[in-house]
Amino acid sequence: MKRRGDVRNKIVEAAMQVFAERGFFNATTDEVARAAGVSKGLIFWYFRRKDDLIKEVAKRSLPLDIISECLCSGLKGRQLLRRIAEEYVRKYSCDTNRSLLFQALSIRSTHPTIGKEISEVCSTLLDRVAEEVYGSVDLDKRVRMRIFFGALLCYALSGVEEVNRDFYISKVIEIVM
Amino acid sequence: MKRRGDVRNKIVEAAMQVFAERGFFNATTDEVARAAGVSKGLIFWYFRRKDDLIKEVAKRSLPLDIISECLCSGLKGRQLLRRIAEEYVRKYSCDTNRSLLFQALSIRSTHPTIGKEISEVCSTLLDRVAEEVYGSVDLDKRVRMRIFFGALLCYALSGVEEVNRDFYISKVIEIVM
Amino acid sequence: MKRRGDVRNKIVEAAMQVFAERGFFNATTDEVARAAGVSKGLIFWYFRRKDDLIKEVAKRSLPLDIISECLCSGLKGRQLLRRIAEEYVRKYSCDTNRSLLFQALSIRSTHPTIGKEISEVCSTLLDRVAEEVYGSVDLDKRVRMRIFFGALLCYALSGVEEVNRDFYISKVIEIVM
Amino acid sequence: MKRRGDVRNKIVEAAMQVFAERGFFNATTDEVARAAGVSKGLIFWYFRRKDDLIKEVAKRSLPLDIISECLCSGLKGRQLLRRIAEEYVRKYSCDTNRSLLFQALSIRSTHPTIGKEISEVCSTLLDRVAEEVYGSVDLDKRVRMRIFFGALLCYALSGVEEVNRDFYISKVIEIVM
DNA sequence: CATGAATGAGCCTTCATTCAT
DNA sequence: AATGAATGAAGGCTCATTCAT
Repeated sequence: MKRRGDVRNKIVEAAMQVFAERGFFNATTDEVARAAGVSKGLIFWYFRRKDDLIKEVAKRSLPLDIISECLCSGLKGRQLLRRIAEEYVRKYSCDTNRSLLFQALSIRSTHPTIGKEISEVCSTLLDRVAEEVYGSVDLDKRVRMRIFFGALLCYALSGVEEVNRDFYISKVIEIVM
Repeated sequence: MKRRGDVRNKIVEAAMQVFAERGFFNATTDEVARAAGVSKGLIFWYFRRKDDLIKEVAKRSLPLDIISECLCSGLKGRQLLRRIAEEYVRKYSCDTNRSLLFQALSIRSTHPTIGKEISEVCSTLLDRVAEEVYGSVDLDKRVRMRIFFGALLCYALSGVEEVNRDFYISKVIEIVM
Repeated sequence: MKRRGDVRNKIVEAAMQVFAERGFFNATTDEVARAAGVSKGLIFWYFRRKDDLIKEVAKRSLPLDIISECLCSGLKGRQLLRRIAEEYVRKYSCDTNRSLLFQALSIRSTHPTIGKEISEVCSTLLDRVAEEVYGSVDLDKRVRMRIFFGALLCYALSGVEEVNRDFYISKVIEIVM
Repeated sequence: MKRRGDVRNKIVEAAMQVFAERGFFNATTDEVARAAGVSKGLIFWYFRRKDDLIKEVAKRSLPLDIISECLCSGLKGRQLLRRIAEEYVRKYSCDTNRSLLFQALSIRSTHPTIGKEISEVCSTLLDRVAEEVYGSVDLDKRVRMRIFFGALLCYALSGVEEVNRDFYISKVIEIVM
């Protein structure tokens, strides 16, 4: 007995795969439909326009989910940073998610509608992380937060070699604390 | 008296503007032609396919040029980092270049041909910077380099408010030295 | 209740009309679409490229169909030749088919893929006709077959005036028997 | 010292080669220019439009030249036919001319302007040949002439194997005399 | 829900033709 | 005569989107 949302989810996951390999705009709904094993028409039943599908994929591609989860864990300071870094590195250890992350970041400027939402959620989350990590938010803390996430982003950029992982994470945390 | 290459350059610059606003793939050659003040056909005289134009724009959008220049300046250590950071922030202080930077990063995975070249130049340059800054290259230095460029990247990501600039740069340099 | 293939067929028939008047390569898909009363996109749903449509039209334009049919009739010798000649002349009594016949013959050399298939079917059929007409195949018979079909071809070349038809056919048959 | 007309001729010959391989309409003036070793602009100096070049090539591709020459030879009857047949077979023993012949025949219907001229010259010549061969022209003679040229055309259609050549020619002449 | 034929707007690309040099 | 940069009009083809079944 299929649950409602199963098909929708199958489409999104297929889209992530296809979009990662072909790009949000080069990929066609045909390709997504084929990858998901459904008809092209069905995609438009769940997502009124292709942009809606892109938006959904873009959201899942950002680290917002893991940051939210980590914030709910009740961890503070150094422990919170470590948890976030580990989850972050895990999420972007696969090519698919790495590709999608940078695509999601790059449509911010060309697709304001999609970009606006993303930017807002991001800055809100960052401040909440700073609050939990340092106990307060000021200019210096914000800079440190940027350095922290910048380091993670750069890590995602070049691919992740397992050997360095723990060393890298520790170093980054040490530096921004 | 028009020099050879002038027209080609005019096209690339127009393309950068248009691509930044509309995205590599949403932007049309019509728009580029109009912005460059040339006929659409002429674009294909200089660039056999749109992808070739994208490739050219993508290369110019990365910080490779400024890193190369800074490496030629003869500066070492902290001074070199500061120079790179300042030039980097200057280059990406305009929306156009910020938009293009992330688009360039994101096509690496979907356009392997373009991506391969970029990746290689990048890793070579990073090691050369590390060499000039620290006098040697090892795991620890590489990690510091990544943190440095990650921080700059993150800075480019969110836009650059003038007030923070010097503070941010100093902080980052202090941290990775 | 539309049968499957009806639309495809409508497109091919419209294409034959348009191609005959304007030429395979001068004719546009727009013109074919308009003549068929369908959208341009639909043509590419049934024929992935214009060349595929041309290939289909080229095949129908040759006398292969009528030769096959006549071979199935069970007729032999002089009767078979007469039947073929009559059907041939009937098929190419309209300008459309005459134009298409020579276009089909002329793309053999410029479109090898299309040409190869055609050539093979042709030589096979000719030998089968010789077999049925003369009871055996040798050099002399093959030459006679060529003369027979050459005469028909030349007839198609200059247009067919009704008055001469029977006389011409009789003469040709008499000569090659 | 180049004679006037040398360049023009070089262009036409290059065009024949290119058109034979790629088709009158698929071939571009660029390709012709490259094959002729001249600039594209120069082609339009000698031929105001591409169609003019096509027309010139089409004319040279027909057997009009050899028929005219043979008519001037003073030969009569069987000897004239043999001479025409031999020259015909010689001319169309190369793929280039065979390809061009059928292309020239096929544009008659789609390019009336070009086709009209060709048709007229053809029918005039045929009657003159009949006159020289049979001494008079009537329905029967015209039919025989058609059979004769139809046989040659069919010969050009399938390529020419040297072995059969003389046999074929003799047979055809015997039949139509 | 699900399918896939059908649509049509629009894009990349080609190419004949012109023209300044 | 000769060149090749420049133009602009199409044309082939794609693809998001709709809709009848």
